[in-house]
Amino acid sequence: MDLEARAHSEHPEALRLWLRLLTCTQLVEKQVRTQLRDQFDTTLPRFDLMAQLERNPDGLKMNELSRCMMVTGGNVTGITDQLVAEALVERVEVSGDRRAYRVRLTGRGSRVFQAMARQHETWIVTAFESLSANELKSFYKLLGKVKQRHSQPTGSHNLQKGAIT
Amino acid sequence: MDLEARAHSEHPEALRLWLRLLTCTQLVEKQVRTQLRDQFDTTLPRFDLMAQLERNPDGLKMNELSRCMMVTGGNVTGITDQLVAEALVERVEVSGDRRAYRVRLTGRGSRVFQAMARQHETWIVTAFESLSANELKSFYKLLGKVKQRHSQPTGSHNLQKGAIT
DNA sequence: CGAATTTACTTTAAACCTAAACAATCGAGA
DNA sequence: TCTCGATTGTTTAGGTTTAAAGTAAATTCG
Repeated sequence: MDLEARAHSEHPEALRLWLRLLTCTQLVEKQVRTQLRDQFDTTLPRFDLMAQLERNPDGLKMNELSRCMMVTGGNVTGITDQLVAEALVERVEVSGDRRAYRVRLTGRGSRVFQAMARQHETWIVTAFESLSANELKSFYKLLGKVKQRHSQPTGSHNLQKGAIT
Repeated sequence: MDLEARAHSEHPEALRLWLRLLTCTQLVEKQVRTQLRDQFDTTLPRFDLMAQLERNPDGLKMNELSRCMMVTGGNVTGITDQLVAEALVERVEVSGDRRAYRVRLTGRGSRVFQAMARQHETWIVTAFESLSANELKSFYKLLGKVKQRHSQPTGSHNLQKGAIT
């Protein structure tokens, strides 16, 4: 219940913010995982992969999926294997490159995803229902600033491994 | 790079907020994991456990750790075993209850943690440096509302497994 | 063409995490 | 005291994730 115990220093504002951010994310995420498991017998990574494909009807290559989902390639391989076995997605050959293929939703996968996405939305709306429309908006903007900082290596910082150079 | 692709519906504000929240958390978390590994050859769960103990010099029982860290008991057992093997924490008998014990930092553990925590703080401050002091504050408050909603099962929702009743 | 490099994806080993079953102890009540 | 249920922590089996090594195909360049 109190992940926020990790704070300890003399510059505590950012740290406290971070720990609370982590707590909130974990609370919501746990809820979503539980519901996905109980109601649809699936997992968040599987749901996430299908969500990416739903947005890209022509399919995505493995490395694109890996980048979108912010997980390693090996991980995507495993998740995709499962979804293929369940006939929710399919691998389509890319003409002209025998190494690569596209992954896309099957008809069944698309239908299954729609049903899950509908529920998913209500869980999320519920999780944030204590915020007003205005609060949602400024929250979103604040996160935008944080996110932007990470995509734009500013000054001497952000020597992250995955940085796009 | 775009986890936010999961949005899709007609009530998109909360959903978009959630996906951006998730993206930001993952970006910062990944950075912290990488730095902990590269600079201190350790992991976030290990750091997290030590942080809890640093806040509680008398130590914590396993179930208390489990609750603080929001992970299962079996998991805490494994992480504690590792830290004990590295002489960073120790198990202390609880007088009057032969089932339980307290886990606390060793002297070495405390010193090692201090060094890591100092660095950790700079990583976090850097991650949020694009926000002003006021923005930090309102961000923190907004998260407070979200967090509160989860600790207080409102109405018919929040039938989460771990709920405190 | 042919070697070296790069790109796309998979496999592997190790750490992490969970749920469920298990073992030991405690505590309350007959 | 003795039994039963609750509490405390561990073990086990299974799944997830990562980093690093491995495989195979494409590309670059002499």
